[in-house]
Amino acid sequence: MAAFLFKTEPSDYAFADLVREKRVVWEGVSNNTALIHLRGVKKGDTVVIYHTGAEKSAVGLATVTKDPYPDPTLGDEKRVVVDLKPDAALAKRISLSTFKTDTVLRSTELVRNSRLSVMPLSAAHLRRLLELASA
DNA sequence: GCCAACGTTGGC
DNA sequence: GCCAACGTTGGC
Repeated sequence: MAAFLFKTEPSDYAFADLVREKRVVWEGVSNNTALIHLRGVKKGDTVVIYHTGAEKSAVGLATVTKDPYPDPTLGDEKRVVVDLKPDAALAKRISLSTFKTDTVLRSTELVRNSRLSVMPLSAAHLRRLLELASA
């Protein structure tokens, strides 16, 4: 089972909205690199939700409930979406500055390419993130 | 509010 | 197919 990090601007859609609504169609990804990553997502994978803007922190966990499929509202086979359900909020949020300084997390795409909205996390990345989030 | 980094578009 | 101009994202 793989892990990914999805970014969202909390004033548009926050992790709390996902918790309240119990499920979401993760739509609106148009960047080609992000779409390539999104097509690699599978049902059952773990997703770390990251808030951009004022928060700049990983805030919660979600699980993929449906494999990627084309956005039914767009009619474009390349513009895929996935369905998510919320898991727990992180006990401790992981700030971008922590990502940048942590010896494990500094190799995430989040640090390397600040504009990428969907990116894979290695097993080591996820393990380290969960370790920091529960500490 | 600014700007760096990256993508996209369109003229050639 | 190249690249200049423009647009967007997101951190600062």
